[in-house]
Amino acid sequence: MVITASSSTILIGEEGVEIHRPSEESTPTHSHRRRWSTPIESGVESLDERLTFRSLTDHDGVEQRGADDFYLGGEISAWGPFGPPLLKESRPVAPPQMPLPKRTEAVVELRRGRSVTRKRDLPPYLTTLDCNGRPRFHHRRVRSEGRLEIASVAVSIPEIVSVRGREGLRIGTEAENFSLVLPNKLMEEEELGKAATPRAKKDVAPGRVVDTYAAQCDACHKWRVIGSQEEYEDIRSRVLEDPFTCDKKKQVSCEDPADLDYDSSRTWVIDKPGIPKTPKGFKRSLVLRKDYSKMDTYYITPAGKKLRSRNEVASFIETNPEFKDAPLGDFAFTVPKVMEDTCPPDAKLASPIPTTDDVSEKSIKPKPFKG
DNA sequence: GCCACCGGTGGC
DNA sequence: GCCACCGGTGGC
Repeated sequence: MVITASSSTILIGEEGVEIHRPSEESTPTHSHRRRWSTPIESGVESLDERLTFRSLTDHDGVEQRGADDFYLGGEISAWGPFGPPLLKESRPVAPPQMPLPKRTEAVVELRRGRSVTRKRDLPPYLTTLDCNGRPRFHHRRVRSEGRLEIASVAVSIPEIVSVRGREGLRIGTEAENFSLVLPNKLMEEEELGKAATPRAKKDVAPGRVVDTYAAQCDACHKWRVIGSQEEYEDIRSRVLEDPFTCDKKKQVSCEDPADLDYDSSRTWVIDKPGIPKTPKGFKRSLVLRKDYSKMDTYYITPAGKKLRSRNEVASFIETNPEFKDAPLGDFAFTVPKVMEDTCPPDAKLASPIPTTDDVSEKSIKPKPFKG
């Protein structure tokens, strides 16, 4: 589970080759096991050597990053919630204030003066989604001096916890068809421009709350990001009788690339199907323990009080009769299963099973005894 | 003093 | 063995 891995980058080079630059100093955890998904999932060949990176500004010139800052993982677009401008402009928007990285400059220079003509249609629109379901980068359908341009989006990597239904079934099987993701505290704060606000004592540590909700399509098994916890809970509560499919998302079909892949770039937790929707006025909160051993479920009352068990809920309702309409049965403290194979290698699980990667990538040191 | 977090356990 | 539940406590 990663909170932020702000310095990891992916750069699309001259030949459309993906260059990974894993951070040395990234915050906890997945760094060496993170498997980045390529931002160009199917169109890389068709983009071929005309693919060039450009660094672009957002509309307000607020956030600017060089091409080297481009990386995936799902936070907010440098263009704000609606992504970069597309198709409307004949040339990239304002030049970047930050100097382009040397490598990119060289690429741009190389292209200049080369006359390239090609009648072929522009490649299909490329994008991947952040955990809000918004595009993380865009392929601009702009040809400039023979180049097609990719608008890069710098994002940080919030912790993403996914939840799916159908307990006990494995990814890729017919019935294992649903997982979910939500924006985490950190992201919400940044979106609201309050990142500098110190976290209130009561707040759960960012990065250990559910960040992204996703559901797996019953037909094609691709994972679809679900935009809100409420929507997720709605799907989850009915998934047994009404399986989730891609077409339940607006303007999405099984033909579209998956929003998310099940891999260790995020910590996944698997929810049980059929858990009732959270009663109105309450919020259901899942918190991952630091050692990744399990999650804890809380219901948060409208006044912000945390309820830790059904008994606490019962006594709360008893002393607050205005909530007597909330059925006790709709409070479920069932916790999702933490998928160990998606936990960071250094997570202190009760019985860690080192993977081959772990062994090959770092030497094994004897564990110091505690206390 | 409060509360986020964790550990332990009883019941299934 | 799992998990719902809750007591304890360390840090703020």
